Amino acid sequence: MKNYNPKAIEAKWQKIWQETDLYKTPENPKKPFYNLVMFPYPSGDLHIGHWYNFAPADTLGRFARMQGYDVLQPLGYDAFGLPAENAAIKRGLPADEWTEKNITSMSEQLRSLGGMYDQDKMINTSQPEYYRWTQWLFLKLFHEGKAYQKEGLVNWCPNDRTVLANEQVVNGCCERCDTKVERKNLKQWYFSITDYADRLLTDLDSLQWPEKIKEMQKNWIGKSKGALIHFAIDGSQEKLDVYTTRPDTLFGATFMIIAPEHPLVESITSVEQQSAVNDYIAKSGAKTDIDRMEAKEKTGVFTGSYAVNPATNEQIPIWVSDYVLMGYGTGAIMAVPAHDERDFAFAKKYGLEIKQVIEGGDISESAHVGSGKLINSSEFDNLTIEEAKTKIIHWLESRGLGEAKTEYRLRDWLISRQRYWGAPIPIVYCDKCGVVPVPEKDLPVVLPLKQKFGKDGRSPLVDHPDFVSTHCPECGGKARRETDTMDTFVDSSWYFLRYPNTQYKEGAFDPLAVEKWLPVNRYIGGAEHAVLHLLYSRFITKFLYDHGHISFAEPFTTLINQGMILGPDGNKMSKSKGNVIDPDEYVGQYGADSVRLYLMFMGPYEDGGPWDPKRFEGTYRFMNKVYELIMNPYTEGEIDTITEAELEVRVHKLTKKVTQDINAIKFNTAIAAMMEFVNYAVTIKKARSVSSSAWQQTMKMLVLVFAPFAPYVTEELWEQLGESESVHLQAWPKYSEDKVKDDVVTIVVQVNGKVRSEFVATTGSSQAELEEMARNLDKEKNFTKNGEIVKVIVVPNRLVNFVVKP
RNA sequence: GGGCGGGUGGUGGAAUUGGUAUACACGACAGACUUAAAAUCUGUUGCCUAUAUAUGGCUUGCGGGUUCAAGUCCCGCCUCGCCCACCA
Repeated sequence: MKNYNPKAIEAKWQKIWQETDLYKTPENPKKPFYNLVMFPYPSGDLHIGHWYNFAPADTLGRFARMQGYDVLQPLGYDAFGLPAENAAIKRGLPADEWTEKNITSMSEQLRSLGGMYDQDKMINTSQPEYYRWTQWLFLKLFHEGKAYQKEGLVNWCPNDRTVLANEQVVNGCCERCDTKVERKNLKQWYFSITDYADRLLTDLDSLQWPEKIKEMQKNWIGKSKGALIHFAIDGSQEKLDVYTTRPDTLFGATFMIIAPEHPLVESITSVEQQSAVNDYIAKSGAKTDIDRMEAKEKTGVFTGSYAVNPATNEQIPIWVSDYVLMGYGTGAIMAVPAHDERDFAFAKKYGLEIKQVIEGGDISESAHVGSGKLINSSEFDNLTIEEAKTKIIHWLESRGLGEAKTEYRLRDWLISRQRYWGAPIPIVYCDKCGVVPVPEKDLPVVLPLKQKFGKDGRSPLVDHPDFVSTHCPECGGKARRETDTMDTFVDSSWYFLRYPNTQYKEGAFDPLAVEKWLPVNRYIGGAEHAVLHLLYSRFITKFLYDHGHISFAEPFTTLINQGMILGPDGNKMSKSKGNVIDPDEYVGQYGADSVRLYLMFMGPYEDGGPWDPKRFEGTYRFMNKVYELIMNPYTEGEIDTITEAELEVRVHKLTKKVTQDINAIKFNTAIAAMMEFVNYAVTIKKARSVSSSAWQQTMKMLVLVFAPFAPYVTEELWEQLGESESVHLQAWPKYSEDKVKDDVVTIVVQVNGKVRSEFVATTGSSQAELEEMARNLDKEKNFTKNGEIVKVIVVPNRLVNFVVKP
């Protein structure tokens, strides 16, 4: 009697795998398959969430390999970044040491998972060999005019002491530390992602991504069609431009609102209103974005100036209010209180005119935002909203008063960070030559290591004279280095291009290897990157495509989002809640195979869910069952050919089911089918009713379909079945459709849709035959005694339904 | 406020896309083994009524509809989760 000892088995095979270099990526793939997981941030521990990402992904990779694909399945580290820097400050360690230490321990843990991740294909974004190419990417963007410096309002996190991209501000708070983000006027570096807005939107259609993620990207890009309208300002040469999606309501525009940060505020404010306006601007300037949003009532102040509505030629007052955002459109709006809820509330509060121009609703109560025909709009009366939009835009265009305009909510990507632990921006400032890019041949601009941090957390680069002072690459004179580093999302926006050849020295990526492997066939990771990493990577890929570096415009063909593993209490795991599951503990006691199996069995992969130690034991029990089924000898008794045939049919059905379910990313039902089969096999083994050779063949097939799920134990079982070559080098078993087909089917007999009985018939029996059989059964059992059969519905291979009327 | 998903036994979840609802697993109960417990094994397990394996009834959040037939389609409502949000 052999007992399952995962510890011994896993150690044994890990050693063999390493010695035989089992998971080396083929250099010249014939059928390439790039199976990628989002690389982790080296925070210190591989937690169960990482396992939920890497283990099922590995099952998919192994499955592809057994199906004859050459699989590229690498794993590296997104090593630069704010959390590492903060952790280093807290511990008084240099950030590089802290990061190195974490990578070492995480790589060690990763080995235990039993993944076929190729350890030679390592990426660490904080190494100069990597970030010199991140800097190269910056220069490419710079030279194409897609990386630029601009002064403007930015999000500033006072706790982390850095600016943040729009994508990194969540509900007005810093994504990392949850501090309320302030608005500051600063000069920063941007990437022109907005130039790609339209393509980022339309190309989504070609991707096999979860609809949810596509929808989130669509919303984030936020395309809207409308018009730019130029309003004259009474007594001024300046024009006030507004963007509106409702040009049809132009006749109802009874006042204007400009954002407090609008450049025209100063010049159009009248002398009498000067102090009120200044007060208002000072107050709203002190507010964070979240304060502004939380304000229940809209506030504002009159500038004392008037604009002219080009449709009515009426003078309409210009107000300042912070419900108009400088960051969208032109930072100014035409207010149509009759047909916009916000404008309506503002008009009511300040007693401004409300003029209805779309029929319907009751504008004494609330704004009418629904449909209707135009009224009070002179020649445009009686048009529908859609007709009026087109005609009014045309009318404006013909008079030079405005034009059709498409707006996007997407902003350019702010990439500079006032932090130390990142790739330095390769720029120097020269008094004579101005902003000068570092020449490519001088890359990398090396980040000095072993830095101690000051008390206030200020970037040590600023106070590092050897780093800051340099020579101008153009005139050779004294110059100063840029001390900001790049957002870590720049590092991760191209890493997938380097994996095919991580040793490549001539460029950021090996073009030949990239052509072989890319785009990524399947990308697996969490949904939290929907509008961050996934959007940035698409943008950078398009940029590189446009400039001839790569031949594809989308990096990830298929995307799979795994759900989130919660603590046993159903809450998000956190140290403070004490509900964190440590995979090492479970691996140590039950083995990696059981942990992998449980993660895939607990529910649909996209859903995640709470870790349940009890249920986990159930999958461990199953591991034991399989182990004993095969490791302990089978002795044949009296052979029953019908059972033998049945066993063969069952294992072919199992193969079909597992094949289909893996392809559909339904691990849980694939495992359930294996459990069902094993339960059945246990009874056969007890009955001893099949020949030893039939048993042996069946068990081999079982081990093969189980191999991608539990890589260690299946090696052991495969060996036991007399095989010497690794199970992971075997071809995926083929099932025969002939064998999967049933000879007989159970036909259900219904009366008025309710199940009354069932009988067995040959597969493919005709409707007439089935009806006949059902009628005979009815004669015997008399289901229809309470009425008259008015109709009989026969669904072949399924059911017979008697429609009976009393 | 807008968008996208969900709601099935005591629990996690199945259900070939309109055709036997509750697969598989957990838990619970009963039994075997044991001095005892754990582990293991066997059996029972949607709910209700009941003396019930044999044509009892009910059941997929609630209410209505379409259909021979609805967890699945349509209409209305309740509810939970996620994402976005003063975007003009």
